[in-house]
Amino acid sequence: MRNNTTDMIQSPEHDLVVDHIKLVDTYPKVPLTVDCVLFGFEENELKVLCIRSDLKVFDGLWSVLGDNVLDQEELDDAANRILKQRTGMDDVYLEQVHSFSHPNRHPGGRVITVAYCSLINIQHHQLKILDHELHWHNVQSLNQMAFDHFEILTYCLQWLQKRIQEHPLGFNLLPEKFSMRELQNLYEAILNRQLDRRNFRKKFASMGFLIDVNEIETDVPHRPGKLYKFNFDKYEKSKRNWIGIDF
Amino acid sequence: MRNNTTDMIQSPEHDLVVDHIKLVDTYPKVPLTVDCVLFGFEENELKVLCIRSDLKVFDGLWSVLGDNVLDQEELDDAANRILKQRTGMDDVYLEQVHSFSHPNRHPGGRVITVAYCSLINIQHHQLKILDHELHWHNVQSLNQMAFDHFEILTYCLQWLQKRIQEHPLGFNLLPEKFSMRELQNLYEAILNRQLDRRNFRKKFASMGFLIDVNEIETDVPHRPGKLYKFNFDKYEKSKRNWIGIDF
DNA sequence: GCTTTATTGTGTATTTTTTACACATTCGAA
DNA sequence: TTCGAATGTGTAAAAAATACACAATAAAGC
Repeated sequence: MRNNTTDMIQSPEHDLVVDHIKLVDTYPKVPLTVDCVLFGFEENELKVLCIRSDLKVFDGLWSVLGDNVLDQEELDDAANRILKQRTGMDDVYLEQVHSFSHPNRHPGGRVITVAYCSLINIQHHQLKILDHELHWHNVQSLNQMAFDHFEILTYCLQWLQKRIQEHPLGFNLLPEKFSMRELQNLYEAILNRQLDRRNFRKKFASMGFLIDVNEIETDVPHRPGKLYKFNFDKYEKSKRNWIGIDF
Repeated sequence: MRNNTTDMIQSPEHDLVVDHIKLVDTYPKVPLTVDCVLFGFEENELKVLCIRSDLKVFDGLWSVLGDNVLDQEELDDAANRILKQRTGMDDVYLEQVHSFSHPNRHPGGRVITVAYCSLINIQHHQLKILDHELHWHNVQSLNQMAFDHFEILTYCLQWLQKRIQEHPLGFNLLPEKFSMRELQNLYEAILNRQLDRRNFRKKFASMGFLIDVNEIETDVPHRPGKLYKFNFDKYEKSKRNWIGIDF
């Protein structure tokens, strides 16, 4: 980042840049977007919110929700803006995952994108999806998407699989009150494997982050299960300190 | 990302964009840089490669190694280029960590940066650091840096602490042959805590990824320890499958 | 070469965690 | 009332993590 414009002064050891703005003006610029992989959970399936691509070359393909990063806008803010526009939701779990920069990832030329993951309770906002172009798509059944969005989705799914084992993200996908079966179905959907019911329940019971709300499921065609809430406060106060070398 | 230029045609349900290049031309552009947090290990301390800031406002402060992302250049390639320029090394462990976008993170105006982490065996390349501006700085003793680089360093250090417990990254920081004590010193330096020597050795012994090379340390003022190599091949073939809900 | 000093190398008992596995109970539906 | 389907629960075995102490070795100094 050193250069030799006339705006530099001599200091004992270095030529220091004084006109920072002029310096930044010399930097190459690239179009930057944010793509949000919005995960939801419905009918015991992990879903991702997709929108039909509006590019002719991708006719018929789905993409995740994206937009340009605006002038002076933080990446997190851009991601939240997209989320708000599409779902009407604020205060949603959202995290930056990875940036993708292949020169040909966009048919219109160089566009770099920063991928975000968000976890959404579909029930809470489904009324907002009035736009016909939007669709909650089963994650497992997707195999082709516009741009490099399938690659992005795959990356985000792996990220989610790992993350959900270390942090209680999953609760963002569930209603406030949920049964153990729903919780386990969620984990099985995300991890894409069966888990032992007794051990699963024992694990969560021993963590002590579930609050029994003394209610039971309704409208199930069998014996209803008890409902729980997640104790976010207690979790926040007791975040674990990682030590467990293991590879 | 939908718009209404004259280049759109009518399709049964959507207006599809045909001229992608024109579309991308309308995207706002931002200066984008890559910053590389290069970690090294020397004298039982975790080090980070720093360079004196060449900005007057940051006179006397250190920054990590960064540069602009070039036209059509992938982010990974930019990071590797920086690494190569500064250390002369190819084929170094390098991974994208996070993007930082605060509007005022650069005094010259909006610059977004993508942070990378790299792990380097200092011994292998120390001769290349002829530039007086470069310095391997003890990570623990840094507390102020140019730009938001202290924040970036902190983020990368936490990333490394977690990552090194799940993947054998640490071996990139050590010579090809190392003693158990060196390995443990490395982990203690990165995790910034003491580990039990017997349990540490037992742990690594039971993983079966260490090859006894039948040599011992030289030039130590006490009983020399046995030397080992890391069995990267065996590790690659047996990467573990994560399941361990735990938070 | 003998002693001192510092570090290596090793094992076991205890606790905790993980895993595998089966049956009685409850509610809704017919 | 019966049937079907899912809930709720416990224990034994295996594996992993933890705490902890002492003899062996090589270098350095005398």
